[in-house]
Amino acid sequence: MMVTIYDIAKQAGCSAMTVSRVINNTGRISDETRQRVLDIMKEMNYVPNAMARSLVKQESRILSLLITDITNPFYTSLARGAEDAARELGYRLLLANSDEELAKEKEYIDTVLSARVDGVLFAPAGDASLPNLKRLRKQNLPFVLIDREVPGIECDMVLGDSKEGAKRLTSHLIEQGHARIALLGGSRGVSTARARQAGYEETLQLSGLPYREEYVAESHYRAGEIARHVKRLMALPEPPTALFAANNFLALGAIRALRDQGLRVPEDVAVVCFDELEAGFVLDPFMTVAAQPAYDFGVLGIRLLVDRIQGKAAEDWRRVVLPPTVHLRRSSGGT
Amino acid sequence: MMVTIYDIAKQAGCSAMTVSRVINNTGRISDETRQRVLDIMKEMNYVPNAMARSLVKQESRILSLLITDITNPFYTSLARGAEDAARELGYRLLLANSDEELAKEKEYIDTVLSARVDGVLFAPAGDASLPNLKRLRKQNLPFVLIDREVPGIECDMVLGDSKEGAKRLTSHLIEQGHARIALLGGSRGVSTARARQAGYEETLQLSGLPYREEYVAESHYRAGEIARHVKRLMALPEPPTALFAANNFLALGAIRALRDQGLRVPEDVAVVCFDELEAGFVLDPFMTVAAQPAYDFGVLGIRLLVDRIQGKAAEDWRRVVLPPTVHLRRSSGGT
DNA sequence: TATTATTGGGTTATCGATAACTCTAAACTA
DNA sequence: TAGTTTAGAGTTATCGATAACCCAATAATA
Repeated sequence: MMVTIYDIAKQAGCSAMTVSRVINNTGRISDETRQRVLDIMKEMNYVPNAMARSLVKQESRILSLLITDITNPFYTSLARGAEDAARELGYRLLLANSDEELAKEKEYIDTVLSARVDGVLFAPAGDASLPNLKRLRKQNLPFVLIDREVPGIECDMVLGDSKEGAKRLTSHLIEQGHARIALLGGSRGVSTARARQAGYEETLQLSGLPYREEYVAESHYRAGEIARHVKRLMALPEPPTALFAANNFLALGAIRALRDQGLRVPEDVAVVCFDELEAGFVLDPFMTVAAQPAYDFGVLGIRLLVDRIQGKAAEDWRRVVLPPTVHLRRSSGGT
Repeated sequence: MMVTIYDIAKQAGCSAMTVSRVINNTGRISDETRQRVLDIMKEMNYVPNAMARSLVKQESRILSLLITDITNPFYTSLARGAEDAARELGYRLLLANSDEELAKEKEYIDTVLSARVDGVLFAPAGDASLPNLKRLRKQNLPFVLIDREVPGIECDMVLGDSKEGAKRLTSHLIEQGHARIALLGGSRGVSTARARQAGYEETLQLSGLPYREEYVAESHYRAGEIARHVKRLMALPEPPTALFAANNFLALGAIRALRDQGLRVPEDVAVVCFDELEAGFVLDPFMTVAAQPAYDFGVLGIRLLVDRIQGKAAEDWRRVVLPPTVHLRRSSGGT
């Protein structure tokens, strides 16, 4: 249907190979022939067929970005960074959302393998993503993990310093005078959730505060579940006066649940969390957060990936850790 | 490098064509042969090469989503809808941000033509995108416009009812007692900006309010420019008491500028705008907006596109118009 | 002048799949 | 029993490009 190099060649009175050479600027071509071919290409609106080229070159110049949900502001910014970096490096970007479902993740792994993308920037659902990663590894497809690491697989990664961020948030609450601090944690099957919990525990200990089992909840992301956990926490004989939510979604759910119970934030309960609640500029951010440089996660992730693809990376796996920035705001009485 | 049907064929002692038939469930294959081939495919971790298939089938099963900026909450949700719909229909999605720059848009058009995507879901920068659209049309590549239409091109589109939304927002301000309402409009080279201005003007007229030239500003998205416009408006002998911003970004910039001048919203100036300021759930939305069903924009856009690609669409161009929902909130004293 | 390089290409095979056609043996039919 | 179907494959060409090798004419060199 579309114009091919053979059509161009016929018009120009040369071989397809000559056209290919003009396109790629390889081999020896006389200026005269080159110009003739270029003119005809323009005239006929020739557009090279990247798939045909990919087939013989064994590279597609397509990368895949597999995240859990583009509407999570962290991933929104990350995706933007990834796209910008990919474009700059001459790659296109295939987007997919896994919703933290392993089945979707697996399905998508099949898709990218089939599409012969050159690499995958991958935010895994959690430790259970291991088989999916092994699948990529077995097929020799380069990938870079972002945000979460997965025990059992060695690879390049771009992570945040979850433990450090958790320490700072917890310290902040303690400095605000809180002694009864609850943790609304994410699934223990996710590396960041574990690190955040570790930071929380360690900070309590260093501050001489008791670690209380009953102050720790492990919640999935369903709103109902969050509300149940919050309810239980606030019904304790000594209810917490502050809540550390392990991520933005949990924090939103928690504040909703608190309000539903007639509790005010921060007057009755202070709340802090990981990750911003919004992607772009926002008017009056309410939540005290440990914000991560999401855009940079995307940019660096793509760069690591492309380095690896192009064989420019050192043999050893690289592990980039980006520090979070704590923003003190109203939700913790921080301002 | 990766396993091909020829490798499978050799192992199974049959021809490549037989393997292809098993994969596609076409032709006649004995159960015995089929099972043998399937077993070997699994054993050897065979993954079909979608590019090779695309080359001969003349379809890639890839769609392209070209938006202005994924971090704009409207496009964040739209992208999610598009991806969900694409997946459901068996397509992959290539993502790109144009930043409303025609050059980036053009560059990306070249990319998708070269990638031989099956279609493009396209949020154009504005009327000036016409040549880019004509390029797609000339190459016979199906596309669907989203959010904005472009005079001079006929095609499928999914639009919001900008005029109606503008009317409702303006009416709301009038009902709140405002008589001096300014419009901070977008570029007149964008269809939605024109429609919103039309709705604004019409509503003023119907309400017997004068249309004042000096109350209308046309601003691009640079923060400095927004601030300058706001400054001018508020320095008028009779400054406006309410401001209708044509989109979320303008509204943000306007509120910033107002605050920098020591003006409070909504006490000194009420502000309303088109589109939500955030993509997902948010705690206490402040802005009175005409919200558009962004997710549905994406889903419907992809469906129109795929219908068109698969020849299931009626010959006539379809134009889907989705109504906005007005949310009355604090920024206009609406609640 | 004879020989070697270089220029400016062309030819053929290949990437990994599918379309379209062919072919053979067994089954079925008249 | 001879002819016709049909099941179950195989063969070859093709999609649109590039890699690798080849080749004639001209230019440079001994």
